[in-house]
Amino acid sequence: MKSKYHPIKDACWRHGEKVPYLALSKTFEMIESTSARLKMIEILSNFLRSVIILSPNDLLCCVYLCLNKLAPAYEGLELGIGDTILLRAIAQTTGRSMDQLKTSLHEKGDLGLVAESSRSTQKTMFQPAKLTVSGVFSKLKDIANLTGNASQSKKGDKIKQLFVACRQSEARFIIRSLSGKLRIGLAELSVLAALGNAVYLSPPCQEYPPEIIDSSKGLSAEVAKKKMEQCGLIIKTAYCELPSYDAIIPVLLKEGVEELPNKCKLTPGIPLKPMLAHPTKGIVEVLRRFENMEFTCEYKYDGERAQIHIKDDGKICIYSRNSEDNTSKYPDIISRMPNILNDDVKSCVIDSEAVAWDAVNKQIQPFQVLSHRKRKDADIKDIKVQVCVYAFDLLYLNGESLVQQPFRRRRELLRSSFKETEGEFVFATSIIASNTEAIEEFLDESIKGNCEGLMVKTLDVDATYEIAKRSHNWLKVKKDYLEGVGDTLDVVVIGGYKGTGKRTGRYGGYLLAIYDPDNEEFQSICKIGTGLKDEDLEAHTKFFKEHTMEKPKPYYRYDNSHQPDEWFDAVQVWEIKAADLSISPAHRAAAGLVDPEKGISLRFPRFLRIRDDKKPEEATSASQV
DNA sequence: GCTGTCTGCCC
DNA sequence: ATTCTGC
DNA sequence: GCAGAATGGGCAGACAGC
Repeated sequence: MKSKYHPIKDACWRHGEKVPYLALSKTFEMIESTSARLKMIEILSNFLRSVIILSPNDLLCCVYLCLNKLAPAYEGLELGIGDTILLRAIAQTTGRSMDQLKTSLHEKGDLGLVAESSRSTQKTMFQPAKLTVSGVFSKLKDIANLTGNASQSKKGDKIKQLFVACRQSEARFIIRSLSGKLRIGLAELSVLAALGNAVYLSPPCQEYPPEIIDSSKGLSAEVAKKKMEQCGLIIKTAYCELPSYDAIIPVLLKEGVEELPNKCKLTPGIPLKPMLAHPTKGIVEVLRRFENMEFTCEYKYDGERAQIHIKDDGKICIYSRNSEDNTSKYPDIISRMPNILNDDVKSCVIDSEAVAWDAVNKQIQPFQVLSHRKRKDADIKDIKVQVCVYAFDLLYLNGESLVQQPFRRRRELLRSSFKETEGEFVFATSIIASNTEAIEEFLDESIKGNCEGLMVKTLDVDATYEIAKRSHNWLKVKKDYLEGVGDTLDVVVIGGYKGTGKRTGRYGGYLLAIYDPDNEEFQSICKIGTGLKDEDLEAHTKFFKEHTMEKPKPYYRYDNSHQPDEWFDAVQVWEIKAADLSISPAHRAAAGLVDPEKGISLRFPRFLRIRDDKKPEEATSASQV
C-alpha cells in the first residue's frame, strides 16, 4: 500500500469514463483481506475519492454497491433472490450439477467463491462488454423490479447475463451482492466514515482537473484525522435523520458537505434511524453505567417498533425498526391518531411499540399473536389482531426536531401533546428510581404485565436521540440476561449444519432435541448457532466428526425442513438458555402434549456449556418442557 | 385454487 | 433477536 | 465499546407447479 494515494494517477480508469466494476471488485478484495477497520475505511475512501474526481455521476451506485442496498428501505424494493435461485443460475451457466455446487458450497462456505471458481461454460456469440458499476447496479435493480408470472426464471436469466460477463473476482462479489452478504468486513457505518474521509480529502464540486486533490496536504496526521471525522459525523447525522443516499449523495456532490445539515435533516414522512439498547447482565451493571446520572426505567413491551409520523398536511405514516414502510399494515392505528392528538399538534414523530392487545380481557398478548397480522394493505374491517400503541418518545413536534433535546424534555412534550386511550394509545409505564430493590420490583412487575423486562434511559446527561453519535444509548434488562435466571434446558445434539463465512470448515449450527421417556424418542426442539466461542466451535466439530451417522436413528423426531447436513449419535448433552417457549409448526418437542399437531420450540436459544455429567436420557423431558 | 418452497422481515 | 471477536 | 458477522424461531406474501 502506498503511503499517499493519488486519486487520478492511481485509478485504473480515466476522467469521464464509467467506473469499471473491476475497480470496485478489486477494492472489495483489498478490504476483504484487511482486518483493521481504519485501514479498510482508508482503502474505500481512496476508491471513493477517485470516483468523486473522475466519475462523480457514479458515486451513488458505488455507494449502494458497497452497502449492498438497492434503495432506501422504506421504498420496499427487494431482490427476491435467495441461495436456491442463485445456485440454480450458477448450475445452468456452468454446467455443474446442483449436487456438485452444494458440495462446493460446503467446502468454500461462500456462494461467491463457488461462482468465482466455477468458470462459465456457457458459449456466448460475442465477448460480453466489460462490466461497469452503474451497469451492474441497474441490472440488480432490474432484477428487483421483476414480479409476477415467470419472474423467477426471468431473474435467473438476468443473473446469468451478469455472471457470464464477469472477469476475475467480479463473480465473487456480484454473487455475494445477490445473496445479500458482501462479507468484506465493512458495512454501513464504515462506508459513511469512508465517505467522510473522501469528501474531506477530495472535495466535490470542483472543475476538472481539480485544484484540491488532498486537503490533508501540509496538515499533521492528527488534524487531518479530526477533520475527516467531522465530515464523517455530518454525513452520519444526515443519514440517521434522513436515511436516503438518493437524497444525500446529490447534495454532497453539488453543494458540498457543509450544506448537508441544511438539506438533509429529520422530516416527518421519512423514517429516522431508531435508538437501540444495549443488553445488560443485571441491575448492578445498570447502576455502574449510569453512575451519577438520573435515569428512568420503562417497561420493555414485546411487540413491534412503530415510528408514527404525522406530516404537516395531516398524512400519517408508520415505519418499522428497520425503516420499512408499515403504513398499510396499521390502518387501525392511523384512524385512531386524530383522537389522540391534542389540538395544538400539527406535525410529529412518535417512537412507540405496537403490541397485540386482547380487548376482551384488556391485556397484552404475546408477540406470536402480533405476528399473525396482515403485513400490507390491511383493511381496517378485517383486522383480527388488535394492537395497542405504547408510546415512549417524541422526536419531532410542530416543525421542530427534538433529537437534540434531553429525554426528560422529550417525554414531557410527549405526555403533554397526546391523550391516552386504554387499549389504543398509552404511554409506556415508567418509574424514576435509583435503588436496586425498587428497580428489581419494577422488573418483576413488568414480567407479570406480559412485558420482556425494562428499558433504562438517562434523563438529562447523554440523553439526546442522536443516533449518529451513539446508536445504543439505552440499556435493556431482561430476566434471561441475568446469570442463573431464565429458562435453561439440557438438550441432546443430534445433527450439525456446515458453517458458512467465518465458520467455514466447521459446524456452524446444530440440531438439538429433548428426550421423551414415554415414547423413548429424541424430539427436535430447536437449532442453535449462537453463544459458541471459536474454541467451542472447534471442539464441537472435532468431537462430533467422530459421532456421525449415515442416517438418523428411527427414534429421532424432526421435520424435514430441519434436516441437518450430518446426523450424530445422541451422545452429548448441552445446557442452553432461551427467553421463551413458542408453539412450533416444525419442531417436535412435546408434540401432542400442548397441541395435537404442533410441538414446542424456543425463542432466542443460545449455547451455555457442555453437560458432561448428564447422559442423553437425562436431558430435559417432554413433560418438563 | 390448492400446496409447497422460497424470501424478507419481525423479533 | 443473541453472542462473539478484532481493533 | 464499536462494528461486523456468525447464528436462532416464525410469520405473511409471492410464486411455481399441479
